[in-house]
Amino acid sequence: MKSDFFKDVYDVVKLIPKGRVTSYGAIAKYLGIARSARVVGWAMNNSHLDMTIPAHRVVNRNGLLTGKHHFSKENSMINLLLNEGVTVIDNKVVDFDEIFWNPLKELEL
DNA sequence: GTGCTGACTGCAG
DNA sequence: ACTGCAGCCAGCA
Repeated sequence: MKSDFFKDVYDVVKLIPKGRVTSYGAIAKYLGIARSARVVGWAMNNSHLDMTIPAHRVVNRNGLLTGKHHFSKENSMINLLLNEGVTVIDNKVVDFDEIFWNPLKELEL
């Protein structure tokens, strides 16, 4: 039995529009655990239980694909992002600020 | 039950 | 500007 908080993370991540990316901190803050962004990443680690979760759209606040290493292939995360129109160079999201999807702003608005 | 680690972030030096 | 430390929550040894 997973914590409800995990489900919330999955739900928010699933709501991330195609071609957009968000950060762990943004999700954490949206859930009310801004200081616990690591837990969000932990939830993503368990996201493999739910293939519907686009974890590749979740990056750190620098736009760096820190979690790419946890994917089957390190190129998978990048490939998925590139497939969605997200330019990724050197494991980093280009124009991260422009394609950044803020749940606090999008969902709360 | 206690302790460490982890896909992070923010503040301090 | 870059590096280092502390904090938060959950899972595993």
